[in-house]
Amino acid sequence: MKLTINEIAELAQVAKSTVSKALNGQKGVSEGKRKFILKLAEQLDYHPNASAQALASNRSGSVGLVLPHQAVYSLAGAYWSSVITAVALEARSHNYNLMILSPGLDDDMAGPIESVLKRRNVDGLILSAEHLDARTVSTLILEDVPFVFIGRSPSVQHYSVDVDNEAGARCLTAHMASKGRKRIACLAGPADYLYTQQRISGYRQALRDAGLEWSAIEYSSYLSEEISVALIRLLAQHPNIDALFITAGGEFVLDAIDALRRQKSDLSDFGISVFDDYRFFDYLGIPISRIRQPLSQIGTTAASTLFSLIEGEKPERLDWVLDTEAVLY
Amino acid sequence: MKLTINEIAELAQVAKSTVSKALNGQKGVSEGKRKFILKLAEQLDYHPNASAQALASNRSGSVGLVLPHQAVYSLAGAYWSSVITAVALEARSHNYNLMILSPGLDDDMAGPIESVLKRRNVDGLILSAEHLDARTVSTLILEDVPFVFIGRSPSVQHYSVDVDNEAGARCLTAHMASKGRKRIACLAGPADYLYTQQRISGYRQALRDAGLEWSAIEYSSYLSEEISVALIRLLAQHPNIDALFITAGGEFVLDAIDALRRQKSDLSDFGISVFDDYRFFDYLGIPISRIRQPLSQIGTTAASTLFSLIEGEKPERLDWVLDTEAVLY
DNA sequence: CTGTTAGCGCTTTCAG
DNA sequence: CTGAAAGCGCTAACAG
Repeated sequence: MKLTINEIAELAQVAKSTVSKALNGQKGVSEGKRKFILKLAEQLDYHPNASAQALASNRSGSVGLVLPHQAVYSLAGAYWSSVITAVALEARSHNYNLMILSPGLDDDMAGPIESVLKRRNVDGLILSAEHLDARTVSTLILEDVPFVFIGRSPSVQHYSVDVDNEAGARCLTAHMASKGRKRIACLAGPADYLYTQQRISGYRQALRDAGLEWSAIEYSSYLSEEISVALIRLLAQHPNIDALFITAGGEFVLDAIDALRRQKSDLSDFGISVFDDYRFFDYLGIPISRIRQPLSQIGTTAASTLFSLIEGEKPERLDWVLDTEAVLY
Repeated sequence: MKLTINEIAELAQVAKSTVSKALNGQKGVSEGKRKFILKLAEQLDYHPNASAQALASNRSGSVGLVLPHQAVYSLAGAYWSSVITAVALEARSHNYNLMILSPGLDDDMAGPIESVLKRRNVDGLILSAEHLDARTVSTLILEDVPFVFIGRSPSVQHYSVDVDNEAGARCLTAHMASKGRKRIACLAGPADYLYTQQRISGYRQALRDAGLEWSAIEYSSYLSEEISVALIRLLAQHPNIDALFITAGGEFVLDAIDALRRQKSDLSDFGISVFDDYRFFDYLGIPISRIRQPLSQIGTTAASTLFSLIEGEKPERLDWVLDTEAVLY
């Protein structure tokens, strides 16, 4: 019932190796035969068996995208589904499939990644730089697995796609300063994430550029309660803050806004800016300036870098730093 | 460098067929040998080559999840990333991998699906019932491909996982009625989607049960402009509406809220309920009753039904109708 | 340019 | 219970 390369070869009256070459666009086939074979395959709707191809050529034909545990949260989910879609699209245009690797309840990806690699299920990986332990990364590098980071790893120099965190933060902060805000505080995510540091750096730069000396930074994990506590502390220590820059997106910003509203009854003359963009910001009744990340572009770029790596070409760049878009109020 | 079953067999001093049996838990191996082989494989960190297994056994070891084009939108993305995560988790617990099939810019999935099937890249599919053309579905059925719908197809009777649309809509509407609302209108999504019909049916039932005769339904596609127009029309024709039930989630609800706010300056005494739940609803300053869908459960159930199908067992149920959770104000 | 010949690593009869 | 042998469908030398 299922068509194999043998049937095609027989019908075309050639050897199957010829069919293989014709189909794979390799040289060593006369133009006439190639066209004939291609047409025949098309007519018969022949698609080579992926497993057989994979086994014989030692390439699986698919790439893996490693999701962070976070992706279950709706806001983070919005981020990742955009990336997934973009990667899938790019993958298909390279004739690859996309495999999703998602951490289990234990949040440990090392096992699944190793397994999928050892079993030769994927030819390469895209993974988020923050959510990975160093040991796994060094294994990947040692074993010479093609992979690309989304975000940058603080410890490892490797192919990566990131947004310009510093510039974005600088832009938001500068904007608040230009609006006459004098006491612009910063609510920051975990201090050990590189992007947190970069965004804080941008914040500081902008303050300096604006000639503002005052600054205040409060760090918090991504746990709701801690965010609340951090903000309360910030406002208690500095009651006369007139603007706030929130470094992180996702659910973090909801918790922050939540706490902010509880602490300050009147936000009408208070500047808020966030390093992330969601449409519902427009519905909150308070102006929120924000940075929008080019999600699809992140996925596309990461994928195409990965395919360069897989196909043995030298990727265009090592570290992509994509521009963000500011929406200012 | 790479370990194969031959090495294991050699080291264990048995035939590779014995190793295969031991590893796959098949009978025909003495307990002693099995344990020994298992231990050896474990120690050597041997993982069978997936492609070889797939080729020999004619099972790819992965399943496909077909995303709708919608998934790029952030709110829909939130939905799908939860489902993806759940499916991936369930898949891994069955030793399957998850492949993502996402439509290209042309929004046509027929080609990719057919290709992945013909190439034997996947052993089964999960797909959303609404976003698929009838021809593709009938092909799947004819070719006897194991697949499960998320949502229900109006035309095809097949394995599916859905939420109880009618009950959810009924619950929301009844709640508004119980709050003394007398003129509860309904803003509905596309009329040809089954879930739209079911939710409207629930809406009508609740009105009837509450002894309310008045009703008004306005349909709209998911295009921003149309939603706005539909709502304007609704309010123009029925200025004294005192509550609104919105049948659809995703970006639809944002557009609807948007238009609603523009049309009605005072929403303080206006009931709103939505068949979908997002945390930011809490931040809008207006109470919104809503139905929360069990996203993870949808994914898990769809996946486990699919695995029953693939593994030749009879799935527990044909149509799963999962309960939703109401959040009422 | 074309066809023949070996495998890729695993599963699966089928004898022993 | 065990092992030898025959493929699964394709790619990749290597002759011709």
